[in-house]
Amino acid sequence: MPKLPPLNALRAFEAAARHEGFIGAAEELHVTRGAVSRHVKLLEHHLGVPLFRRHAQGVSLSEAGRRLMPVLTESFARIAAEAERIASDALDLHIICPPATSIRWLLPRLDRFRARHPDIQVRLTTDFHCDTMFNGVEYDLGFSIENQPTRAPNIAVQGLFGVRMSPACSPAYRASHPLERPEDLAQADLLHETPRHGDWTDWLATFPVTGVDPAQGHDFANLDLATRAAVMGTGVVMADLMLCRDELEAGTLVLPFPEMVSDSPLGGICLLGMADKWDLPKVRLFRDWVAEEVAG
Amino acid sequence: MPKLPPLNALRAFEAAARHEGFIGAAEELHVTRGAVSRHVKLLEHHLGVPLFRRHAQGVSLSEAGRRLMPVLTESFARIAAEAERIASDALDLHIICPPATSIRWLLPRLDRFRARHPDIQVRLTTDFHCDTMFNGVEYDLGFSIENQPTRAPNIAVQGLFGVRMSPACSPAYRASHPLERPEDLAQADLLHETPRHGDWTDWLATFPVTGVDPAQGHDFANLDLATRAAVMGTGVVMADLMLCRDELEAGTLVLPFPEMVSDSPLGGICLLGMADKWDLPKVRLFRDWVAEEVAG
DNA sequence: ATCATGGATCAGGTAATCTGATCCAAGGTG
DNA sequence: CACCTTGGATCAGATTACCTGATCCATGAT
Repeated sequence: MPKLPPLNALRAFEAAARHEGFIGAAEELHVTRGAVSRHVKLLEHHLGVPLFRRHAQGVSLSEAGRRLMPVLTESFARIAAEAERIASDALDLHIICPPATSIRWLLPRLDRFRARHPDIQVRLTTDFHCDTMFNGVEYDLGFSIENQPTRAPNIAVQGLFGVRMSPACSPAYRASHPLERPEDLAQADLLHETPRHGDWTDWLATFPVTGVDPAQGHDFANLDLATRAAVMGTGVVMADLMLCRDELEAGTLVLPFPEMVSDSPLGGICLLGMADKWDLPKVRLFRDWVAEEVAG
Repeated sequence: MPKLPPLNALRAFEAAARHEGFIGAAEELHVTRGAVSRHVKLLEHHLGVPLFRRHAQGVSLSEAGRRLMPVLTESFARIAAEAERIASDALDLHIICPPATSIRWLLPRLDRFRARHPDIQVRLTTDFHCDTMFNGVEYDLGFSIENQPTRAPNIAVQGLFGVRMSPACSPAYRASHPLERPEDLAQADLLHETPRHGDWTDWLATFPVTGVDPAQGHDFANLDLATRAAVMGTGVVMADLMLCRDELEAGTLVLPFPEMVSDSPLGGICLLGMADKWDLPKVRLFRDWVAEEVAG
């Protein structure tokens, strides 16, 4: 097995060869010329050959130096490039988040994370992934719901907050439609976050109301659109109280039956991530930050 | 310009990755496991990613480690191989030497050099090169004669000993042939080191002897063969006193005219070498040794 | 339950490395 | 031709990085 010469001496020599002088190398390495001179001499002594011809002004590569330099330059460049890529990947945080959670919770807060960790590049993909399996290769972290049946092995989970649902509509809609009693929902326009109508079905399972057909009403592509339709007075949405906090505080959405709040049977919002990425610095920083945002 | 991570840490990581454990790496690098552990951690901190997954027993490469390792292994191997080649070339001493000087002077002494510098591999080529130009690329040093007209630029010269010539023959030849006076050489069988007959011509220029034809006699390929023919009683050789010292001391060769010794007009034996190899350690060691042998 | 394995960690000592001043040789300049 | 500039060599002393060796800890095997 061939023995490797002193690596720091090799680096000093490579820099000196590239700069065609010790002073340039010294500047690049942030050391004095004496240090470079010493490194080069050490390497020459190790190899038993002069690597430079010394002139009055500067140096020039010897035969041996001319053979050694390109190997070093290329090798160091490859190592540096790969290290660079790994290090930058370490600061590239890919997150996937469902639309409503993304628009209504994550995006308004994300600037605070970016301000705290300006070196971490957050790449947010706003899309569903709950019904499909979480792609732990492509994404470092994913927002999801806890009781997801299909879940790959080696997935770590961090719970964030529960999902509490209750019907909500605009004040104008309540004024123009009878919503005194839950049974009045039978005549209301139900707004669905998906064509599955699971939101209303689940809520009606907790609060059985006779005469209400969970299949009735309008379908939207996601909860955010359904909620915005509700704000516009289109009907009654099964609102996520956490995600609609702004509208509820501003009064653009109201709860006709504020006591009838159900916990989603799918469980709360959580973070998913592959186990072997779970403790990467960038992942841990994001998880800690999210936990802080949830708590604060 | 990408910055290079700490090189010693890279080496420690590479060894640990190859051995799939810190203990093996520690043995290879002749350090303790703590040192390896420290290096790996330093590198992980530098890159911002774990390179190993730590288990109860041993470690395994993480995604980032799996990407980094092959680059390092390959680069280090290439560097080590090139360094190895350069270092071994530094101990590979190619010498060319004319036959007589080789057989009669250098070879009997060369073992002393090899004993003193057992790491230096001496590659001796015994062949003429005086009439052609000395090949300073192929050979680190060449034995030659000083007054060589064709000589490449940047060739350094180190004089060794003068060449002193006088006719010599075996005692039997002298007993059976009249060699009382120089003029008796006209009837003797002259032995020539080359078909050029320069040896006898030069000597006759110093000591003009009437009646002697320098073209007469037998030709040999080199001075050694001509000398050995003289020992066998074939005739009279123009002997190099330094190269025939053994025969003269043993009495197998005698000088009929011991006062008639000429200095060769071609000058003495010398060492040639390209100027930029002249001070290579292996070259300097050989030159110093030769000078010592000449003096001692 | 106990031991063996393999890594993490820490304080302390040592050796490698760097600094900064000085010296030197050669080429450029007026 | 004296002078200055450039670029490397060298040295003593300071500093830093590195290694050691002991201890600790988690886990899997006996």
